Amino acid sequence: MEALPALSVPVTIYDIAREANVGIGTVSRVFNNHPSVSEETRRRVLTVAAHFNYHPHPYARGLARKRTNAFLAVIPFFTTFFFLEILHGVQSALADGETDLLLHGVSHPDHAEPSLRRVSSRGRFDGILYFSMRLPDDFVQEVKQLKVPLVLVDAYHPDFDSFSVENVVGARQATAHLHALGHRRIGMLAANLESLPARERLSGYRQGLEEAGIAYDASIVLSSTSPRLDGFTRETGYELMGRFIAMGSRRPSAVFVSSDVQAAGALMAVQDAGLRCPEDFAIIGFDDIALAGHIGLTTMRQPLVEMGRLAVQRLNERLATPDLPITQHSFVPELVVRRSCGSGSPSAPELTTTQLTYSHA
Amino acid sequence: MEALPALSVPVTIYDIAREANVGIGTVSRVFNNHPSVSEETRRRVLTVAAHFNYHPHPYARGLARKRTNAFLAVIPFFTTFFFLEILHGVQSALADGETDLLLHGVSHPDHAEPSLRRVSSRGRFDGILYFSMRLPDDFVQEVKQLKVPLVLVDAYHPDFDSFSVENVVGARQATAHLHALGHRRIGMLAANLESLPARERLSGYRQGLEEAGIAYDASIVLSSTSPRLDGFTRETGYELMGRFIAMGSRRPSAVFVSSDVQAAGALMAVQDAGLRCPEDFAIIGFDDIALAGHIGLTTMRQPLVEMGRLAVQRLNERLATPDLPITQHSFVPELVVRRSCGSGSPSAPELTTTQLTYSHA
DNA sequence: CTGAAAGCGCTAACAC
DNA sequence: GTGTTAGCGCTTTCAG
Repeated sequence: MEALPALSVPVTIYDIAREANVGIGTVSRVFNNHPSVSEETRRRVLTVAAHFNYHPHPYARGLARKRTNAFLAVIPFFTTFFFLEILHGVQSALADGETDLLLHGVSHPDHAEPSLRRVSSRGRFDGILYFSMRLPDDFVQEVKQLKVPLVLVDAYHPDFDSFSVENVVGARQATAHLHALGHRRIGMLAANLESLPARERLSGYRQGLEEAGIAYDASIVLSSTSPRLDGFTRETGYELMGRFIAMGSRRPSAVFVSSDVQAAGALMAVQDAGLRCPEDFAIIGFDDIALAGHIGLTTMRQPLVEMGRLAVQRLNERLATPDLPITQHSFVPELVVRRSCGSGSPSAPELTTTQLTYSHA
Repeated sequence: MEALPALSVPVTIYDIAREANVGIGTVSRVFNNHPSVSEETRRRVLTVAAHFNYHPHPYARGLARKRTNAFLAVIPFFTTFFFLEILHGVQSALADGETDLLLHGVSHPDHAEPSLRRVSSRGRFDGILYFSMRLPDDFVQEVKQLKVPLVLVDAYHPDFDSFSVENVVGARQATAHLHALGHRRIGMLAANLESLPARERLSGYRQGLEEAGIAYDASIVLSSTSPRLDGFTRETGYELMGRFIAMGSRRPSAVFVSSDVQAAGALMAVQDAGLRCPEDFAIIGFDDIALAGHIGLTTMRQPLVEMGRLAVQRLNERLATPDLPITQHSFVPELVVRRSCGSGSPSAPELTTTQLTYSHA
């Protein structure tokens, strides 16, 4: 074996082959765990490779194999906390170290075109994870034509695998929780009803009321008209909560807020009015993003990390077996009790969320 | 021009060349904006390409050009909020659509080895953005040997470009703000002093006191001993704040908390004790992560988005001119007044942070 | 089991 | 201006 390689010159499969006295084909086989290589040869090649710190060039490999070992994640950046958790799950599922993650943040849910461009450049990734956004029609066309596997998370389309959450059921449960706590005048603070999740959560709320034998009272159901992020913002929460507060004696004693971000705004409004939760208002949110833990918000948990993990897994399965039947998986949210509704739970910053959410076990 | 291509067969540069009656070299030139192509030919090629929905194959291109047009971001996933904002800046700087972002999340500050493996597979990216973590020595070696440009964000190493924040100055200013508000008994809630930023912020606090002519009082300086995330957690904030509260009349009237996350915990402790901010305690944080806006926390803003953006820019510059002198850029944090210190500012959810932070202008 | 050779799709000299 | 021809580094037949 000769001297150490000139460090600046990238070492290729040819260098290894030469030094190990084999053909490049053999080196390749070794690095692809091809069975038909004698144990001795394999060891020799591996030794030389280690000595030269050789690593197969991913692009050359990708070109020859017609496979990139990379996934593209298309994510709406505005949902910050939200997607962060999902991404966590994605990463942990990718932990084999074999697959890379390409991130493409979209600033507005309706502006997915740049991603479309990314998509059309076939050859950059083997599959796509698409989060929380409407699927533009041309995107669908492009993807289908390119035959790139696509898995949806927190979104739905009949032609693709998806993982989402039962908004209706979750909202119903949230309402039921409020009812179980003794509340009879339960209001709802909704997002912009143009958005499907917003409508679904409203619908679940109504079902919850019905099951509780409480009549629907439109005067304590406030919804946002803001087009910005479909009203899923702290500002709408603050503003609408202000209106509840202004109702005086006619105000609800408990409010189901359609998202944690809005609930954060609502909590601020309550505080600013010199009132308190849960004493003056019981408030329950939806999502269980990390923020909820920070502000002690009772909420409905979406298994975000799990969804991210499963999505990756599904992508891998579909890559292995392209004509698997399409699967639509939907999760039932789970109640997470903190202090904003005043159950008997301790109010210290419990670690439940964090542990469950970030566990990589 | 013939019929539409068989959709399942990927169209290559050869197809375009044939259909446009030119050589592949010309097609290549067109797609690389090479000047020496006649306007007419260029137009013809482009038309054919559009018709066939042709896009150069990134991997083939990368192999031939010895350039990937992708950056790797190595990020601590555990500091959740923090990196999210920086990533925003990174994305906006990458918005040209030419460069892709490869994300590698690290779950523990000391576990950067997997990234090391990523790094050693040269050919996957042209440069690295490394966030908020200590740089392992072997990582440094590997990077230097591979000659991959590396830019540090919220971190420091003499051999690489970096963007970070003046912790000392920021902490001094935070303390000064409390003093300006009339407070004389100003405490500090610190993270684990094993960590450098934690020490720097403590040091800035002391300077601030000194400048205000206030004697340092060790009894109102509490620091975390938790090894977890160096004590930068909500839990430590909650716990240490509890100790302040328990001090009764000897407690500080204002507290500088070394991070927003801890401040969130501190605020919860205050609320749980039936006390209020700013009436009973003025609290100022550090970082200005999105959470701070959600809970109305006055804090010192680190220009996170800007840092992400500049880091990318720097990487591009260094790619263009490899032997640029190394630059260490550090930012002075900026005071963001919300309501936790009770200045005269409105307490409604102002949009300042969001606007400044997420602006893509 | 292993070597040789033909691509994978594109870029970049090099001629004309 | 434009066609032609070597590679880029690796995988994968195809012989042997």
